Amino acid sequence: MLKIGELASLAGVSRDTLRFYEKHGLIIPNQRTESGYRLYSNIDVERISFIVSAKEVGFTLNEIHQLLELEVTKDKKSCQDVKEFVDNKITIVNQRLLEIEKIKHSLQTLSDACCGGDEPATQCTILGALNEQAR
Amino acid sequence: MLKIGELASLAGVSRDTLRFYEKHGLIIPNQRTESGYRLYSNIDVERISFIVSAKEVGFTLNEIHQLLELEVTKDKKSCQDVKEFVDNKITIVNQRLLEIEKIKHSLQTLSDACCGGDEPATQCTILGALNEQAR
DNA sequence: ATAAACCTTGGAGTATAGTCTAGAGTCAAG
DNA sequence: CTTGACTCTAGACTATACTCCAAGGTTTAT
Repeated sequence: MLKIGELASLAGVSRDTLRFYEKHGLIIPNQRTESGYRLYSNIDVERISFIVSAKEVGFTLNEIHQLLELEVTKDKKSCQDVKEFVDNKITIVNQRLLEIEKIKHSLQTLSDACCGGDEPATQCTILGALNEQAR
Repeated sequence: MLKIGELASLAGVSRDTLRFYEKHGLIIPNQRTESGYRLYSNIDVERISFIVSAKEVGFTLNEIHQLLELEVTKDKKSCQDVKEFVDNKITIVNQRLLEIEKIKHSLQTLSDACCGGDEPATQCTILGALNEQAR
């Protein structure tokens, strides 16, 4: 069991952020000490690390909340709902993957190609690099 | 040459957003009509589309601004600076790629595996699916 | 046993990225 | 030649996601 400061430094977020996430339902307070101190478990560590990752790739806290609440019980209705929601997110994620790959390549082009090489000057900006690979 | 409304609907952003980006130096006003209407060129279309993409994968407008301002002239100093900055961004982008792949796989697991299959119930949440692939 | 370091709540403040409104001018179609 | 759709500026407002502060209680190290 971890206290808030311990979880915070473990997860690389601030104590305030953890309390903020709790207030918004992203982490569920498990337990408190007699004096009211929050106590966190390994599950919370996982949740926070998921939240941080998902946020970094562009999901809002609201979307993350929905993702965390998903739970497929094996009856068909819940399955249908979850599948629809999740497949939607997969589409978004795939688009983001393509975009991030494109940006990565153009960054790479920018980093590699323009240092004393004889590439045309058009390649030596991010937009130039982006266009280069579009060809 | 496009008027603001035309560029806006082409790029899928609002007119206000375009003016906002201009105010913050992300797009440079090229030209105005005599009556003061903004006129945009193809270069602006590219810039906006870059901004939108970069934003979607988690860059802030500030970072995007810096990326757009990068321009390697072939002297060594500018090269050094740009390379450092860009390589930094590439590291970040690579981390994001890994994270987004991980999330994608767990979404896929969630979508595929839990609909009437005989997987354990632990796999039927996003965290369960994430852990599954960690093994 | 007392100071430093931690925790609590509630509420105010901040940064980012828009979004909306008002009041006025411009342009194209009927 | 006026109506409707568009544009302009400046400034107020909003949502999201924190971040900080005050005033107080708790724990731990010396």
